[in-house]
Amino acid sequence: MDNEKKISSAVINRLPRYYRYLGDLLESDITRISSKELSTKMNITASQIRQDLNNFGGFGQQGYGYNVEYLYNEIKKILGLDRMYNLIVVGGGNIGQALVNYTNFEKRGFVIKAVFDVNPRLIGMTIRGIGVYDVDSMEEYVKNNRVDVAILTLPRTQAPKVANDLAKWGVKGMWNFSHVDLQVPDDVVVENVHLTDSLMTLLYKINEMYSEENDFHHMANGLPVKPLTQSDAEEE
Amino acid sequence: MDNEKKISSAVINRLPRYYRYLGDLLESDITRISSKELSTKMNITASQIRQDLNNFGGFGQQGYGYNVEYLYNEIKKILGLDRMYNLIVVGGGNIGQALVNYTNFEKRGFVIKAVFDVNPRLIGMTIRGIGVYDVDSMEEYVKNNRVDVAILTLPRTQAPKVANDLAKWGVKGMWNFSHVDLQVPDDVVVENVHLTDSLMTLLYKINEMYSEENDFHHMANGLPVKPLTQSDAEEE
DNA sequence: TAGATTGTTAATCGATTAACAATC
DNA sequence: TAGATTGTTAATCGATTAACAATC
Repeated sequence: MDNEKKISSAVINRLPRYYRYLGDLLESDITRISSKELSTKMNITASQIRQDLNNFGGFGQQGYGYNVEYLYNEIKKILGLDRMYNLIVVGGGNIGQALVNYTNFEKRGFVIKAVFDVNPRLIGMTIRGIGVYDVDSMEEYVKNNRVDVAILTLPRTQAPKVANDLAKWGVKGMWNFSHVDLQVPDDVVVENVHLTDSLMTLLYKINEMYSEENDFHHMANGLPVKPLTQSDAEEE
Repeated sequence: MDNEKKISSAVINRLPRYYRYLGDLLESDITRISSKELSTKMNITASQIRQDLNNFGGFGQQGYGYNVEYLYNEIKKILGLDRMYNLIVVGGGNIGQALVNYTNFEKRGFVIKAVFDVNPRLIGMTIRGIGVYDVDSMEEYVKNNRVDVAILTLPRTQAPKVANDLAKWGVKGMWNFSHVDLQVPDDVVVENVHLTDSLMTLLYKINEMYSEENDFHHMANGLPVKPLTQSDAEEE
């Protein structure tokens, strides 16, 4: 991966989806697949699949297609899923706890090692065997243990400072669930999961779809569908 | 919004972010802002901001810029945030519960009305006052109550069937946290939150960054950083 | 009025799709 | 071999950026 040309974000974002489909094919004991067949399954063009894969190498064979297991393993390597990663959770609230309890991460090699919080009622507890520690001890922990990714699930007011500290202490990846944009140095990678934003775009698309047409569809389940009125305030 | 040209997905995805920044400005009692200033804050071009906004109308004024409160409220309307929405959660596991407990949704007008699950130990419980019901009663519920969005937080094996049923019963929006792609009719909108995929792209970007350079950065926190070895299997 | 900044058209850039020679 | 399908170049499409006349 050393001195090759930069892969576009659009391509990278599709890799996990390829990986998932290939895993499913593997499960179904399918040994080969053409870009054409895969394109039908995935609802994208065969051309795009071939272009995407050829960013990383020629994994196929003319007249044959792709060997499912081989391609699966190659993408696994490209995504770096052939090793394990150490993660910490910063913010032991609802979402933080849910992620700790999500056992599939561990099966894939994403190991949550510790949770940090400010809440005295949480500190000292364990969640699925993983300790919750005072955020004051985080600096020492990060400096003495390998931490590949910090999962940020804390209030938006606190996230920027914490991200900044973590970056200073050497953490290179932030998976940011806090509803704020983080300013970090160039050598730190941030991936945002803005759930509220995601829900908003969903609502926009629903509204768009049903305002473009006559009100026919609104009656789909036989009920009147006057928009409910917004009652109270907001902030997050 | 009736017979206007289709707005691209790229634009729609940026709207919540504009909304967030304008909300922050409003909080700070800033009354006006130019596309130039906002572009600096948001780290995008002023041109893009003006292009984006002009998809929906001319909200600014030459020589002045944009009135923050006015623009904020216009985007609020565009996103449909001036009304309330009824949501149900299908799958009362970790993530489902975390979303129910996330009180900020309600403040914005996203009201979770019910949770459905198959687990007898959950059925009959309440989470933050919201009932957990047998999934067998979901058809009746959906047909007799307005449901704007179903939040799917169930195992990937069950999600496609449930999504199909919900669509049949008239639910027009699916917020899909299950790690699978859903096949639904044209008049149903799906927004995916594939957490595992998101984490994978983050890891890719970290690996890419640190394989492009010499190993200097790996020493950042003074520790050796041999990749850990992947131990066990995977599936999700 | 003069200066600032929009709304919008035109230019550029990048990503997707089509086409096809190479070849298994 | 003949048929199938890749890898890759070329064409198209769409999104972003630049430029500037309109105008507050």
